[in-house]
Amino acid sequence: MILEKEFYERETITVARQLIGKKLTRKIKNTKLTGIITETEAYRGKDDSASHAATNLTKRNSIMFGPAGMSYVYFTYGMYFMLNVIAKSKKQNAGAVLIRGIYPQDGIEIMIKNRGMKDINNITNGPGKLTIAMNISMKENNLDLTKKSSIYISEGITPKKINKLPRIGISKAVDKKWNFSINSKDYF
DNA sequence: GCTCCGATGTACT
DNA sequence: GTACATCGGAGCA
Repeated sequence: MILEKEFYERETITVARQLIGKKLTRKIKNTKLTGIITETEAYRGKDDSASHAATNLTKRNSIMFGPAGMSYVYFTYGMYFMLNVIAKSKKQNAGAVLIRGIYPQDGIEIMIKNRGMKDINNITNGPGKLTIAMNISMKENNLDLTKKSSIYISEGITPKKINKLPRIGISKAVDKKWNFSINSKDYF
C-alpha cells in the first residue's frame, strides 16, 4: 500500500521516525528499483535553524512550504542531489524529511551499475549515494509521492529498534536529535 | 579501522 | 566571496 497524504500531514519528526522501514520505489520505464528506508532526518520550519526553511521563502525552498507528500530534491556540494519528502502538520509553516539511506531490494544490479561499486552495503547508504543509484535529479523535484508515479513510498517492514541521533553534516541546531536509523541486523 | 582533503554548482551575504 | 543536509581516495594504523 502506498502511504497516503495523511501520513505526511503530521509533525515532521513523527513522520521521519515512521518512515524508517518503509519501502521506497523508483520506476524508470519498465524497471523498478526499490529499497527499505534505513535512515531519515527531520527538518522543520522557522523554529529549526538548520533547515532550508529557517529563513523566508526562496526559490529553492518554496516546496518545503507547500503541500505534504511532495518530493523536494535539491543540489548540494556541487555534485550531489538530496531526496526529501514534505512532511508537516497543519500548525507548521514548513517541514521535510531527508531520506539519508536505504537498503536495496529490487533492481540491485542496476543500482550497482549506476554507482560503479559492487558492495551492496555501500551503494545506497548515504543521501548523495542513493540519488545516484536511483537516478534521481532535479527532474524528480516536486512530484507527488502518494501517487503511483516514478517515485513513491509504500508499507515495508516493522523495525525492531530505531536509533535516535543528532543530525549529520550540519553546523546549527546540533543539539536536536532528529536523525533516525536502523542497524543492518534489524533490516529483516 | 581511522582522519584529512579536494571536487564541484548554487544560493545567499 | 563563502558556506553548504557529501563522497571517495590517499595516507596511515
